[in-house]
Amino acid sequence: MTQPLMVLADANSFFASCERVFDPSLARKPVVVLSNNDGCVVARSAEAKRLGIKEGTPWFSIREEAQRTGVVARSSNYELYASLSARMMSVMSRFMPGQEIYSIDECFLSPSTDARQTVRVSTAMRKAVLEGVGIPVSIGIAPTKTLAKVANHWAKRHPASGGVSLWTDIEQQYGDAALAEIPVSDIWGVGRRLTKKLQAMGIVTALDLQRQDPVSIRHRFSITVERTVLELNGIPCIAGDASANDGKRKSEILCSRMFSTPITDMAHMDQALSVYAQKACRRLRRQSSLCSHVSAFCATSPFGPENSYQSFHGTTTLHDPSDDPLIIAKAACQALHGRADPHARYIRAGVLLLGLQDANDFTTLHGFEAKRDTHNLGAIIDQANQKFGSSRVGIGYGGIRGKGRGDEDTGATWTMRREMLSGRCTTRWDEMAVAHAD
DNA sequence: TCTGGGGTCCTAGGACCC
DNA sequence: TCTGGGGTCCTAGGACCC
Repeated sequence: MTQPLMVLADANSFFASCERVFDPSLARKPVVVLSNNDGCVVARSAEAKRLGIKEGTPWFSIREEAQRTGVVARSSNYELYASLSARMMSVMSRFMPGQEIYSIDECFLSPSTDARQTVRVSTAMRKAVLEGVGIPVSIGIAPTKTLAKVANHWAKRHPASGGVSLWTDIEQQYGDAALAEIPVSDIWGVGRRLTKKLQAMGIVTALDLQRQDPVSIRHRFSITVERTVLELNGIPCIAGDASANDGKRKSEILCSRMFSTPITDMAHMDQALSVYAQKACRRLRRQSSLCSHVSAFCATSPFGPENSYQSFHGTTTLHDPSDDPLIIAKAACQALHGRADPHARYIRAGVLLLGLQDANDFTTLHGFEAKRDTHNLGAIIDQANQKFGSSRVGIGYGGIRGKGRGDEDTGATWTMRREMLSGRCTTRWDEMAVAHAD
């Protein structure tokens, strides 16, 4: 019996590739996609990477230079990306069993075939996604998830691989040199902090990390890093995430945003918190959960003068678990009252729902039932927004819609900026792509 | 002038119980 | 007034991911 394999399929420059699907004029051009508020670069096409544009770069700091060199920028269009992601995942799920959707643009699959056959199926799968959805993906195949990640990066960096890499082939061909050329910071699970600590110990490459003693690594760091070491040695120990939340249900729900212009008084802060609470609450109901704690936080800019950064957070415990937008919005505002400095210049805030439990399983003594959304207010708001367009109806400021096209646009000055938004071609009739035949 | 958003897992430490 | 050890549960905070 051969060792079971993991397959990792990951789209190339996913957001930028999505922008190209319905706008062929972007082909071969450097394309960048910006975060909310058109803040910083979150995705780059290969051409943009070649120009040296780094992920996370603030857009304002490179805008002039970028425009001079022909870079095309787009605001992030999550509705389009989510729709293309669903198509891509659906196509791939037909090729191999055990799909585990890890993020919007990547999934793990658990093939039951041997290595050669898995390579063949992966190649066919890649072709089907490219032709059927228009998105290029790269595929890494290895005995563990961490090595599948490594193989996937390999496929992306080496065009000769045809977009599909098998770890054992790489190992046979290059031996230790393959891991020796990968900086430890590129390994899945090794972030900025950990990189620093590892480097201080002389662990600089993936090969250095692979050769560590797992037990002493656990003592010095944590069980998470120990798993990474084992996985680099071909021992699978990162399980699927299906167990805890039956695949779909979140264990906490966060809605937070940066403001396009700062908020400097608590009345506006309450508006924002109420809007975010309602968004979070909609997701809570969609997964039919109740929450028992509502947290809220707000913060000033971390880029201001030295020592000027301020952040505040608080939590309200609900008397009874609830999914009622009135109760939750009120609790969110209450969580910050008396805690936040009312005169600071806030640039972001958020609402976090905690203590989530299944609404259908919730039972208690008579007289102590959950404070459900008894007037069905949440459901009615959801329906109205579905029928007439989002942000048409809501509690307090959440129902006031401005002139902009964005769903987020409530007309308030603090809502986000998306000035370079492409069409939502796959989800809105009035924004469909138009083809011309000359 | 202008720097994202949504999530998970792990650990340490405190509260509480017997 | 003194006072042990072991367990569980919860929370806050850190670190990571894309």
